[in-house]
Amino acid sequence: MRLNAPSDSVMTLDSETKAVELPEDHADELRLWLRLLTCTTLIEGEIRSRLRERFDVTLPRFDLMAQLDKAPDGMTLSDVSKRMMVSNGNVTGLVERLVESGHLDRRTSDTDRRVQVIRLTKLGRAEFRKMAAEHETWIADIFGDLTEKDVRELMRLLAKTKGSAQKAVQRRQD
Amino acid sequence: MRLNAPSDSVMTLDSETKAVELPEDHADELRLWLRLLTCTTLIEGEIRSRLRERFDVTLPRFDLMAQLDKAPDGMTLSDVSKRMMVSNGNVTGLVERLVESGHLDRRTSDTDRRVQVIRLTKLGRAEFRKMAAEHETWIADIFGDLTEKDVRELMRLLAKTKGSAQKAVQRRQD
DNA sequence: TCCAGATGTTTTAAGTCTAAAATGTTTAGG
DNA sequence: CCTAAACATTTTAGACTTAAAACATCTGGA
Repeated sequence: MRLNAPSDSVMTLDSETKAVELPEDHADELRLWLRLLTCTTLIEGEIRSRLRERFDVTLPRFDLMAQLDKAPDGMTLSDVSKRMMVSNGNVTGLVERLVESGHLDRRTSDTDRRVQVIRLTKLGRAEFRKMAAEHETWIADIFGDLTEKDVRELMRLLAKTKGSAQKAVQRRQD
Repeated sequence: MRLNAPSDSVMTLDSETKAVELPEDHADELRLWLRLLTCTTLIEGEIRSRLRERFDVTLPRFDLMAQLDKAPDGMTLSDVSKRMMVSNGNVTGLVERLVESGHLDRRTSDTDRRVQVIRLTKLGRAEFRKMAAEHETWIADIFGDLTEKDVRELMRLLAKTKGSAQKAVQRRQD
């Protein structure tokens, strides 16, 4: 995809003298990326503020508990790390503090002694459910100006964006 | 906006007995938020990896230099903090390290001794320009599957999202 | 002039995060 | 059975991040 493509005459002139390495214009994609980043940063900050104000909890802790709430049988640290897209060492520390505060239960797998399985304690689940209910209303508030159609369209375009980005990651890793 | 609105009969029944506090369903907005977050995290991680591999620089440093590149006359720390949407203390530390490495110049304002004005040094600008050129091609690669129309549409919807979120922030702060 | 509030920055304490090295465990091939 | 490679987790060192308190300076009235 190319916006603001150079005119044909310029193309031709250039092609005659050197390998085709024109500095293409990707300003629109760059602006899109900055806007995406701005939106996420803005919303993330707002959620962070409200979680702190209302429940005195950090966003990473909330996110980790959200993952575990969806997995009644628990998850391994690796699973959590992949799902949250953060490093392994990061998860170790987060879990440590949440076990300490009584929100998480951690045990070594019966079948593989390398593996740590973590799950929400009764306290952890109860507290998370309370937070999650309110969290959902915050999200509705934050996205309140979007119509149903906007939401559908954004979902579709972000799915496409995610796929595109994943392919780029894959290409680099080859 | 409301998806899966409760039926009128339920509404009526409930309204008779207590204040209208039905647990509305905002699952779609929640999914949208998670997808937005996933996209940003994925792309941010990819950019971070490439910056480290290729230039041995961190993303926050790159971002700070990007702000300064657009301001030849320099910026105050407060300006930077607002633009980057990070805390003041954060900027102090970042700037410290970039001054140390010779990429930034920092001086107290002539007219207001509270204010620190920072700008890119010659070295800083040269290095940033090199990184920025490559960075732009990475972004083009990452968003490569999107058509021109997709980009336009995403820009529009994210602008609307940003506006909506800003209003929510405003409401909370009142 | 004086000074109370506003503004700009730094400091502090604690938490989050990463990449890379180290540790412990399992698995597969010979 | 042995062992090299793969895998899961933790540790390490350093950077980034925040909120809140502390500090410095400026500004606009009384």
